[in-house]
Amino acid sequence: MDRRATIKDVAEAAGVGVATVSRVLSGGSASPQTRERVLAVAAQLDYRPSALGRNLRQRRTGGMGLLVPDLTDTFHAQLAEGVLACARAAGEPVVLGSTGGDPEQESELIGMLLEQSVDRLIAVPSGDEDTWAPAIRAGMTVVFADRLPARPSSDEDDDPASRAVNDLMLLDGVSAGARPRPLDVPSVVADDRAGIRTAVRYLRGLGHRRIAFLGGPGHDRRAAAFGAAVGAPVDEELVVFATGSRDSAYAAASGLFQSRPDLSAVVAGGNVLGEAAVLAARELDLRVPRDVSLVMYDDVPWAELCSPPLTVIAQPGRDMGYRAAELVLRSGGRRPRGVMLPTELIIRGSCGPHRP
Amino acid sequence: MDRRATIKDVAEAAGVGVATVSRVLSGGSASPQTRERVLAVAAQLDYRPSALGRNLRQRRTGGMGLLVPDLTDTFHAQLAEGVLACARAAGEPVVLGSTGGDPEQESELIGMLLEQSVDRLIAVPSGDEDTWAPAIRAGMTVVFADRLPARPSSDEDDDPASRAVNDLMLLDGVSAGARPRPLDVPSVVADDRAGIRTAVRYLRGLGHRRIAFLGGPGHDRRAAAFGAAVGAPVDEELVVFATGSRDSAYAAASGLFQSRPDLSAVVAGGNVLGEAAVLAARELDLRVPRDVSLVMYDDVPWAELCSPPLTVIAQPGRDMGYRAAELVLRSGGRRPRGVMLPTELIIRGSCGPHRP
DNA sequence: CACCAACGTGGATACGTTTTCAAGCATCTC
DNA sequence: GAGATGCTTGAAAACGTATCCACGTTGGTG
Repeated sequence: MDRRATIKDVAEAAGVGVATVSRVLSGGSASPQTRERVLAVAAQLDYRPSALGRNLRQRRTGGMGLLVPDLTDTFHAQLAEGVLACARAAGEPVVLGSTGGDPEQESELIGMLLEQSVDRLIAVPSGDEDTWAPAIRAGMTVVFADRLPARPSSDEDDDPASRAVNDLMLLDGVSAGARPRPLDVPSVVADDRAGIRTAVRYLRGLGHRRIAFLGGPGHDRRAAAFGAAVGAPVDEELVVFATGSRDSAYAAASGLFQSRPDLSAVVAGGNVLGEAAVLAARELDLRVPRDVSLVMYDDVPWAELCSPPLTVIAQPGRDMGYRAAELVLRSGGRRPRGVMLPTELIIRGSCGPHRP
Repeated sequence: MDRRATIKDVAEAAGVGVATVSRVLSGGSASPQTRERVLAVAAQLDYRPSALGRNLRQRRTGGMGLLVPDLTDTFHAQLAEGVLACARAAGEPVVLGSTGGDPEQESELIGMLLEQSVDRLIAVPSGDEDTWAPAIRAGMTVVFADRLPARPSSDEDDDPASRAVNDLMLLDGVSAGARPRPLDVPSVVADDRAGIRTAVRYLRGLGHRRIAFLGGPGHDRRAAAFGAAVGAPVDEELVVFATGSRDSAYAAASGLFQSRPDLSAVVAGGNVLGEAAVLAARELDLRVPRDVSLVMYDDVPWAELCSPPLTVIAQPGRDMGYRAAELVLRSGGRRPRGVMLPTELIIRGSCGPHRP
């Protein structure tokens, strides 16, 4: 097992300098005959440039980082597939981290990526802006996907409700009062406002009045959109949040059903929440859609397998990942402000008319 | 935005040589007071050693590669989460690639990892042994998870059936005749033989006689185990293979149901296949389990959401990933031959008694 | 007192690449 | 014909780290 050929070996074998070999392989200028000879020798030696040398020289690692809360969340898996597809097309590596929805782990993973000199990062953020400031300061090119980091928590507004208001203002492009947005990071997100609004209107049209929102970490925008869609007097009890885990999602769903037997419809902010809602409803002998209607964010393959098949707000997870990867790779020019992808309400069988 | 501090900066600020700093940070020997001062200065400068420099020097990238066919296959997502958890605990990066079940893409990704000098790799292989020989030859520490690569195709045996026989012999630890196994790679796999056998016996106990196996790429071992479990005269029509895509899985399932209306039970070799089987059965107005019983490999969260909830052969995906990562990291000593994890038949509602 | 072992330390080198710089050479222009 | 211009080329200098080696100091033993 002899070591791999280096650029030096190629240079010697071809009778040229290393600089010439580098130029030829990087697409620089060289005379046709030199180019041909170098190429031939390189192929014959099965030479592959070492990313290590190159990276050290240019003081940056190629490729990109990808930070996701949880891969077993099918939507995140779809998003990751999109990123991987784009990276594969570009021949670039992707270093992946799973944060478990925990800002602290997220922070550690950012540190790890910094150490690796990975300077391009796609993230479905879990922490708030304070978590992300270090990465930005370190000169990373960051693109957020699916969500934006929450505003940093401060004394006055640390409950989901007021965060939701903040996010809603953000949603409108309105500067959030005295605190201007410190992070200027492009993002690829779905049109949560339209998605939620369409779903709520659909449920309204079926006669539902008491509609609940079941959210997870990072669903503040959706919660805000929900509040806006149902109208001014939001029943705070009808907006509940779980933490990242499946257990927590189940507990939140079950708690919601039990504490508010009067609700007749639920909007789940993500597929893990939707899964929990189905499970909790079944456990409590609530029939879907007879007793409670359900619409779930994310169209995942198994939504169709449920019975009844789940009515969902579909967002293009794969595209989202692909676009984010494109954005982070072509960050040469000025970066676009952000991309918003459309959502689509796919009506299956989990919503029925309200029965008083 | 000034550049990050280097070891040189630390050395100067601490009034010592770079070698000393390196030693202190790598746990080498140094006098207590020197160590303390260096540590203090390093912390004060917020110094983080650059992985680039270290990697180049040691001619290898830390961390590990992970190659998986498809992340939207929930089982692979679970496995990936296991790998990531172990890597996170070790503070090592993971570079991920998704092969789409295509040996060619797999080969390209291996090349990419080689270029990155990633010398540790966990793979759910799609290609055969010929695909993997280059990686081994290049000195990579490879650990296969969930499956083993198929034998290289040759003139005599390129159909699934005879491959299955080969794999069965492998399963038994019997050398496959004249062709000894060329790859000596540790692996972490589930006890497919026991898992399948338990499932088949269970179905048999319910009265089923015509049982089909629906497999995907890489399920040769399971197909072989299935053949062994149902007994000598295997009805070849009852063992069908799909390629990696969901469409192909659906087509295979639908074709199976249509061509063999006499079958009364199906064993799906993976969760994507199981998903396809449920969909195809529904489309053909076959009721589960009344008309056809179904047991699916992989316990995934949504198996419980189906109606009826799916009876599954559970294999510990997360553990599998975690163990594989441990194996590939602690490859210092002699590597163990491989790990086999237990499976468990989880009986839910998708299997019923045979109705003639 | 002299010698040796052990230890802490810093200078120097190598890892494989890209990029700068200047030199060599041919062609073109006045 | 002399100077200017363009192109190709190779030597050399980084990039940030780990490690070899030699040097000095200390403590102990002969």
